[in-house]
Amino acid sequence: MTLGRRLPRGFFGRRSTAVAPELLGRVLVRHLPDGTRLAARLVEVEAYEEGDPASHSYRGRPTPRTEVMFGPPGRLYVYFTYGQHFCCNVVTGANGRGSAVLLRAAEPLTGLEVMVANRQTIDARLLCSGPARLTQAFGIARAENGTDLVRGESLTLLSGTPLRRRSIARSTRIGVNEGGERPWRFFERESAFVSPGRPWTPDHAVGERATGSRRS
DNA sequence: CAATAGATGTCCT
DNA sequence: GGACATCTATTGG
Repeated sequence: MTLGRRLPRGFFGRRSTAVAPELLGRVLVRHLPDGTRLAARLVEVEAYEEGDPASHSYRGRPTPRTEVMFGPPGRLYVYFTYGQHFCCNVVTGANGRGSAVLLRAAEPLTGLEVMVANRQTIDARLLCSGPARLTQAFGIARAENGTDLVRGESLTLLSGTPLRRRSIARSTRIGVNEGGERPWRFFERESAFVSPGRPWTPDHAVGERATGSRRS
C-alpha cells in the first residue's frame, strides 16, 4: 500500500481555508532515528488566518512564539498551550502571511507501538484524536517547530487519498470563543477518530468555500 | 454519562 | 491579572 508522494510547496502556499479541507485524507509521516515510521491519516483540521480573532496571528505581526507561522508555507508551526500541551499546524499562505492549519485528529496507520508508548494508552481511538494527543503520539514538541515538511527528512506530508467533497463536514472551531462563528473546522464525516457531538453541515452545502470571507 | 479541577507557558490588557 | 487553538483524573447523577 502506497501513501503517495509528498505534497509540493505550492499546495501549502494558498489561504488556510482552501488548504484545510484538502488536507483531509493526507498522511502525516515521521521517520524516527531508529528507522520506525509513524504514519496517520488526517481526519480533522481547522483553518486560522490573519485578522481572525481566534488566530495567534490576529495582530498581523509575529511574536517570538508565532514567528514560524508568518514564514514560508509547508513548515510545521508548533506551540505550547495550557501550560502542558503542544499542538501543531501546517503553515499556509505566502511568506509573511500569518496563516496556518491546525492538525486536530488523525487515524493511526503505522508505528502504533511507538504511539502507544508515547501516549500511555492502547485505545487506537485515543492515540491521535485531539491536537495535543496527535503531537504526543508523534513525539512532536518544541524541537520540531519550523520543520520543513516539503524538503525535510524526518517529517513529511504525503498525498494519500484526498476526500470526496461530500464526505467532508464543517463546523465552528473547537475551544474558540473570539471569532467562533467562522465555520473553519473541517473533518471526515464518517470517521470514528473525530470527536463526536458537535453541530455540523456538509461542506458541499457551504457556498463560499475557500474564499474565507463572511458576510457583514 | 456530565461537571469540575488541575497542570501553568505565552500573550494581552 | 486573565484568557487561552487542551487533556486527564476524579467526582457525582
